[in-house]
Amino acid sequence: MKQGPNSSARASINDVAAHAGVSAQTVSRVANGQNNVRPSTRDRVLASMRELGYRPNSAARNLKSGRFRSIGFVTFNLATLGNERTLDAVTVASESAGYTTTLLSIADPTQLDVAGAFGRLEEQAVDGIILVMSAEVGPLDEWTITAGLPVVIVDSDAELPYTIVDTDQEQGARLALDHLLGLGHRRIVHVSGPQNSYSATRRADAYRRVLEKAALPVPEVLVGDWSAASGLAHGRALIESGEVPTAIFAGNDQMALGVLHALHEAGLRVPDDVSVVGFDDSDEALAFWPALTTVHQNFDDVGRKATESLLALIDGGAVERQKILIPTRLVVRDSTGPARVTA
Amino acid sequence: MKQGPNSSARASINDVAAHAGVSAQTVSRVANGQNNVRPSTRDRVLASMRELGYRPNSAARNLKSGRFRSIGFVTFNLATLGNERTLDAVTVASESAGYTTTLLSIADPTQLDVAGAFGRLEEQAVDGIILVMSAEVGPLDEWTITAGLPVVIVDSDAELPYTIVDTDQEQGARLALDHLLGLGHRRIVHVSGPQNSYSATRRADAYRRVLEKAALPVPEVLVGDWSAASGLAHGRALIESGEVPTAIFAGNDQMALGVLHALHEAGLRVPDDVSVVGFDDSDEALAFWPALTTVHQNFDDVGRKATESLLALIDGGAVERQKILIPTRLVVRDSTGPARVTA
DNA sequence: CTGAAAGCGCTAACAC
DNA sequence: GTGTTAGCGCTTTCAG
Repeated sequence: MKQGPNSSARASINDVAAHAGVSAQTVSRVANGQNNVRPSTRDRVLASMRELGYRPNSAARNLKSGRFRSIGFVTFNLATLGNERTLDAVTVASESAGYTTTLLSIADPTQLDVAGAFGRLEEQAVDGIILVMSAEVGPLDEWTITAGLPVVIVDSDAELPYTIVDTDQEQGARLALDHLLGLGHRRIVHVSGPQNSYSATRRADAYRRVLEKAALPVPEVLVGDWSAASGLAHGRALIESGEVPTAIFAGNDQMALGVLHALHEAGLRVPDDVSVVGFDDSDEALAFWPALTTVHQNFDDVGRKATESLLALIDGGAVERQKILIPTRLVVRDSTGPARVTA
Repeated sequence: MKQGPNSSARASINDVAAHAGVSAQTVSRVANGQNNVRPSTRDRVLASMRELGYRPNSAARNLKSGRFRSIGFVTFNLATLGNERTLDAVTVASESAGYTTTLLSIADPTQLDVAGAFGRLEEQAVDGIILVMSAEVGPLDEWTITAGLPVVIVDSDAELPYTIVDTDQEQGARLALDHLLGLGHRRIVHVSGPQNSYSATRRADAYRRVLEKAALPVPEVLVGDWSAASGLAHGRALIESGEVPTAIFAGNDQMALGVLHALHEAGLRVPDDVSVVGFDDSDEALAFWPALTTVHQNFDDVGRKATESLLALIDGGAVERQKILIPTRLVVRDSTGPARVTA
């Protein structure tokens, strides 16, 4: 099994050609599985390739083809459940299309030059970009990304001139709120994700709209940062303020976990005293105490559709701008129940 | 701000040269910030570059330089807390060295040809590989990866002829167990991660060794799959069996969460009746109910050191095989307490 | 300070 | 079936 032992320099197609006594072109044909090579020649070439440990040089291939067979995944913050899961799905989808996934950051070391960062992005060895939007990116006008790289945007607001794929945040928030409303809750507080996240702000906006539509007072949104710690802090503050609502809608499951903890330590029962709903339906939600009612996001679909759209852009060029919204569904577990009748 | 509007074909260095009335070489010098260009010439070139929307072609650069400035991150399973966090750290570290991170999968569509997959890996446009080991990879002998790509292994057993970076699993498990032993626990059950994970099996091995050394009986290890659901299932089974220990050491925080849930629903109190320890110190652990005592893994360090080692291999060639073990620390919270004195 | 020539490794196009 | 030629876009010589 051992390959060319100490030959530190990698064998090129010419080395193989010389070794096998054929032309480079023939080696190329063998390497690409073309059939117009006499079997005996092919075998000889194959043997030489093996012996020299030949691997095609992808830089040369890329140069010839003008393609990298890689898509760029750009986000400001990988350490978020949604981004990680989306990345995972993107990787799987692109891989099955023969593409690798390259992780790119648009964050300048100096944080200054976001616009210029897009320029640098386009020098990367990728054929297109999936950009997970957040407020740090700033406004993306029609020209921001223009030098020819196809782009698909994830988690964005609707007005951008690009193909967009996103979880239907509005529909998700509605699902959670309608569930709570249906259980008779009238005072519902929202603990939201950070303001630089568009998913967070869109959920919060939907929250306000639903309550307004129901002619209910809209309590101030408590802005967290997606972390359980921030949910915990807001939960504690809420309890200390004495203004405990009958239901809390958390912007994600982790903050819901924090809220749950705060409720427990204050001796409040869930869902008897307070109902809690999360968002994401992370794998852990079913093991929270009590098991969390939450909005299930289909990250797989988001990643897959984003990849498919981008690949279509890359090789089709068929450039119909699309807006693809992936629906959510509500998973009802044990953290929600009928509103307690106020004494 | 708008760049060359509809020019669908990307401008090459020659286009710029022609446009500016200079040689391609001069454009190259300007593009690379060399100083031996007369300011007026430079300005003219810069203007042309801007006007044509010129971006250097990285394929050509790669071909010339023989470098891709990208490192490959290979794992069988991204959807694991440790792998995600390690990837995150790798991305940050490699980026600050001017490298991108390319996600690679060694999994063949058909699952058959793991060995051959390494060959394909070496055709990728990367300068080196960080391989997160797991049992699926199978035995890696000296020659499996040999065609010249530097490799650093994460999460591996000690015997491989490569540079290795890993959390010190043994030390971490010991920390958890010593804590429990110190609290007087004598019957400690371990819920482990899946057997195809080396981190899991190494923690389980350490568990057995510690108990043996303490001359304690070693209960059968309950093998989970890292998920909260598996922790929950094992917890319930344990309770149903009537053989509830005074302490449970879970292989990660998520399984600990499942165990906690099973305990609660059976009416057992934590830590009064049963103590629980996790592993990872995920961001959520502090919001579990009760807040989880757990072993803190420093994924940042793992990712950073792996990247640094790989980059050293890539440009130094200074090939001292190293084994870098990142220590853990125990974070004591509210899920552990003195062993209940048996009635 | 600037340009011309050559070549990185590969493949498309065209011979033979 | 197989070889030759040319060139992808860039940068490293070497000449001026």
